[in-house]
Formats: sequence, structure tokens, C-alpha cells
Amino acid sequence: MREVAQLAGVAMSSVSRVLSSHPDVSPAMQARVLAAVAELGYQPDLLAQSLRRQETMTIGFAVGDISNPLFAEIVAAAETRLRAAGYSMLLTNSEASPELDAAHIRLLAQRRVDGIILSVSDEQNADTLAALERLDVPVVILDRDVPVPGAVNVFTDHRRGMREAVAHLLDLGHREIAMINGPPIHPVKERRAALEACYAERGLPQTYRFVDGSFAVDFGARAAGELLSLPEPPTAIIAGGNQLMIGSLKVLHARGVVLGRDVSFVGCDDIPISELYEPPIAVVRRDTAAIGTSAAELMLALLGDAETVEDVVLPSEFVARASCGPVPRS
Amino acid sequence: MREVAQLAGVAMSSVSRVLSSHPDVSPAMQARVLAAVAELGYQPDLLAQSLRRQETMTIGFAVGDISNPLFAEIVAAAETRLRAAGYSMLLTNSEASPELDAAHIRLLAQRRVDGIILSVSDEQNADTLAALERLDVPVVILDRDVPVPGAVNVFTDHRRGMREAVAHLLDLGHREIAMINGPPIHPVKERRAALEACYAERGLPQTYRFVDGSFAVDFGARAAGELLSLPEPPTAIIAGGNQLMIGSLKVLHARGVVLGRDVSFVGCDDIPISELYEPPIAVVRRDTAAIGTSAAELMLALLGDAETVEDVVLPSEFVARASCGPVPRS
DNA sequence: GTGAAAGCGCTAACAA
DNA sequence: TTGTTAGCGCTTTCAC
Repeated sequence: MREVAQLAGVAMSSVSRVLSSHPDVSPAMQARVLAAVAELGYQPDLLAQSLRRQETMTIGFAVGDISNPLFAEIVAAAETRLRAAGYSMLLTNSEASPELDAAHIRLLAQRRVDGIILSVSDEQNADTLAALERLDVPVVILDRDVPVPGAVNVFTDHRRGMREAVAHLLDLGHREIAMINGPPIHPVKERRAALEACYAERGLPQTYRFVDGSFAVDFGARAAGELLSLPEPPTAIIAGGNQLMIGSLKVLHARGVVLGRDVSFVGCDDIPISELYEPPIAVVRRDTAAIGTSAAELMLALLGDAETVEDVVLPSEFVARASCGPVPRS
Repeated sequence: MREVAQLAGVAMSSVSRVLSSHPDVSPAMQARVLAAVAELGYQPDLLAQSLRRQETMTIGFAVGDISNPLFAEIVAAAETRLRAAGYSMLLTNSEASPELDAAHIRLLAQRRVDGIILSVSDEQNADTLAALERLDVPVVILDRDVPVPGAVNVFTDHRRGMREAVAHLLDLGHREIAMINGPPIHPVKERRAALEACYAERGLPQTYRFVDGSFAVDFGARAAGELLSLPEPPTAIIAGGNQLMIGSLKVLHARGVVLGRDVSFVGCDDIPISELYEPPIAVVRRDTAAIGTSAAELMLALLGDAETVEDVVLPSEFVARASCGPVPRS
């Protein structure tokens, strides 16, 4: 920038004013500076700018487990929206490890990001909460029950879609329903609650079963395998996540189980396989891009002059497909 | 930091030295400073550090189209490796638009990233090349023929796997093979060349057909639809990308085409659906995590004291499955 | 409307 | 071994 000022024969402050489109600049000055800028191909150093202005125009996105392809869509949507507003995105992946969640929050804070979007893998981790307490930038939390004052949430209403799913299964006569889930974070709690509520409303005995573990493909496979090997296996299985769905399908497929006939099946999140599997798989789906976009927009609102920023709750819906059928007669 | 120095009763430079573990610090000094740091909960400002040290410990990753879930794995693997070396990752997504590629390279440069990993959507774009020329940081390019002096490449040997695939189809008697691809970037050129070479080696007439367009799901569907509607449809279809595979399958599935019987089919990249589809789908696969890890390691080598850094070529392999069968008798 | 000077938070050269 | 000082590249008062 000094070179630009020299070439244009003006003060550095004038160059700065022109480039920041300050109101009080004469057309002559502007022309000279812009000419010099063009000649030198000068690009301002955003780092120095950030230090001086005390804002980095960067949003940190700490995702708990990016191996889930769903997150790719969320991240992509958020990045697109943020970039449109002039922000860049700093991405960290915690590989489903709570310790890394906390470390990443601190790292992002040290890098002076203007805000943090968070999808942690554990809601209870004390270290994570401590790191969040000390934060003095806006925080948007994705689908987790993390009690951080001042943080804004983007929730998905998993209950609604799951209630439709369970109601559908109950209508088909299923009573022995098993649900495979990851650890008890917000979406899992909602899905479980939905299932329980459906049984309760109909005055049915609690003949359902939960298998909780992780969201990994392997766990889905293991859980499905164990369920099938039970003396009285469930007549319907619900997989609470797309990776769990894939894992379950591998086992069901390998054992020659015909969905909708031998066992009914409901997945979560409408990945390509659900439509193309034979038979097509019923799912509880949601709009992943909307999650990313909403998160970005809440963040921008928090950064802007919005008076109040409210939590967002996005819908989910059940899509019935042939993987759900009547209870087989034994 | 000034507060820390004050509390400890030492000079700021001493604080700095302790925190950067400079060799010449007395244990006494170290103890006092660390105590003050702990008491104040001080965290150094990485931004100021970057400005002063002229290195940001940040790597920019400009991906052309992150909607492809394959990139999520590449990005995740790269992030993990880079983080292990102390680097953070700044991510931009160009949504398959070449103009954005160039803009992002410039943006990352302005943000003074220490290096850029690049997966551009267009190899020829002059603007992109111009932006790359002016770059003075290390560049690692993923699977593209971009002639940038000094850049290091991570290629996948698409030819090998594709040759195996085509050989397999030819052995089964197929002669009318159609290949659906995106724009003519490196992997596409390799796949096409592999197919051509297989025909040439056997002295067969060039009765294959290429359909080039984009890597989007929709294009895969459209291309497959058109191929099936030809007066003499191909007996085998190869989809050059996982999104193209999904698009093609949607149409094939909808039209009730039985793979391996009515039409043989080969996909690229071993996504979950390929194993679970009925029949299972033959694919040319590669190790996506290895791509990300290799890219990160090349970058670290370029940033480090490596004398010479060589391009990396990762293998691909063909996995035969039941989606390939003998030519149907008409 | 423009320039000179101070300083964002840190580090590195030089002195002591 | 430690402190003093200058300065990374920029913006922003404050004078003129």
C-alpha cells in the first residue's frame, strides 16, 4: 500500500480512504489512486485489515463429524450464504471427539473469527461448555441442546416426521419396533420421544426397543445384526441417521431380508439410496441445505443490527415407501 | 499480552519468548509468566501473530463443487492431516463456476494463507490461471491438468481402473459402450482415453460413444435417458462420477431396466449404493481419504524443508459386480 | 479533502 | 537472560 501511495503521490491514508470508499474523497484523488492500484495490481492485506478493524470477516464452523455426508450439504449451503455476505469460512472437524470440539472452539476464538457455527458431537462435555462460556462472539448451534446463554439455535423438528413414521408402522400393525440411534443428543432424544408418545397416545404397552451407540455405519450394522438375532426380533426397524441406515441395510441385505415383507424399515434423511433401493425405503427427511442457510442467516443477523434473533425450527416429514409393510404372520 | 507482562512484572518480549518457547528463558521467568497467563486466562491473538510472523498457519482449500459428497471425504482427510501439523483450513466452494474459482484463489491470497489446495472446475479458465500465476504461496492441485509452474499435483490413475472395467465389458461381448462424463477435465480425459485404448488394442471398430456434460445428478439422468431412447441403445453404460451414477440409476430404475441383463453398468467411486443396489454395481474405485491426506502431506512438504516434492499418482481399481453381464441377445 | 501520526497485538533485532 | 524499540500493513482520529 505504501507503494501505491508513493506511485500516486498521496498519503497512505488517502489510499485507504479510496479503497474503503470513504465519503470524503475527491474524484481526482480517487482516479489517481485507482490508477496506481491497477498499475501495481495491488490487493489489500486482509490480515492487517482484520487486525486493525478488529473483525476478520471469517466465521468458524466446527462440525462434530464431517464424515456424515449430510454435513457436506449443510456446510456448503452455509458457506455459500456467508460468502454472499462477504464472509469466509474456517472449517474444523472433530471426528466425533468431544475433546476436539472444545479445542476447536478455542482455536477459532484465538483466530478471532467473528462468529462460530457449531455442531458438536457431545452436548454435555464440560470442557466444551467452558470454552463456549468464555466466547465473546455470536454462536449459532445446530440441532443440539447446549445451554449457552446468548447462543441461537437451528433445530430440526425431528418429532413430527418421526411421529408420522411410527404412526404409519403402528397402523400397519407393528408393535415390536426397534430404533437404532447414536448417543443421546437432541435429535436422538426427539426421535425417541416421538416413538414413546405414539405408543402412549394409543394406550399401547411399551413393546418398543432402543439401541443407542454411535452414528457410525459400523454401529448400524452391528445393531441391526443383533436385533435380527434376537429370539423375538422386532418386526420393524428405524435407523436414526443415514449412516446407521446404510449400516443396517448392509446387514439386512446380506441376510436376504426383504424389507416391507420380512421386516419393515424406516431410515432418516433422504439419501439417494433410499429411493433406489429395492424396495424403496421410507424415510424421515429434512432439507439439509435449509439448515446451512438458516445457520448462516442467523449468524449474519447476530452480526448485524438485528434487535432480536430467534431460534429457528425446521420441519421434518415422513415419506412412506414400500420398505414398510404389514406385520408378517409368523 | 500487555496485561500478562504487567501482572508478571516483566517485559512483553519476555512473555512472547516464554510462549514461543524460546531457548533463552530462565525457569524463574517462565514460571512467573505462565502463572500470569493462567491467572488471566490469556490466549495469544493468532491474527496479530500472523501479521507479524508473516505466516497464518492457514491453508486455503478451494473446491470446485462440494455438492459431490466425495469431496467431503477428501476435505475431511486433508483437514485432519493439516490440523495435526498445526494448520487450519479455510474452505471455499465454487459451485462448479470457473469465475468463482479465480475469485477464491485471489481471496485466499488476500487472506494470506500459507498455501492453497485446489480442485478447480475448469482447467482452461484464463482468469484462474492468471490468479495462480500471481500467487507466491505453494499450490497443490487435485486431479487437474492445470499448467502452473511450481505447483504439485495429486493425480488419480483413472486409466488403470477404467481399462480393467472396459476390458471386462469387452470380454463379456459388449461393443456398444456409452460413457457419460462431465466436462473434459483430467479425470474425464483419462477415462475416455482408457476406453479408446481398450478398443484400439483389440483392433475393434470405434463403436463406443461419449456423452459429455456436467457432473450433476440431473445430467446423469438426462444422458442415461437419451441413451436408452436411441434407436440402437448401448449395451453397456459407464457413468464417470458418483453423481452421474446416481442420476443414471434413477432413470434406469424408473424404466425397469435390469442391470447386468438388459444393460450392463459401471459406476465410478464406491458409494454405499453400489454395494446395496440390486444387482450390486460394478465400479471403478479409489481411496478418497488418501487423496486428501496426500494433498495435505504434499502441502506440508512444500511448506517445510523438503528439497524436492514430487507429484503423487494414486491408483484406481475395478470392482466387478453383477451389474455387468453378457450382451443380451436381441 | 488530505496528510501526519498513533496504534491494532504481536515478534525479532539489538542493547544492556 | 532480559528489556527497549521498531514495525508487520492497515485504519482512523486529529490537525490543517
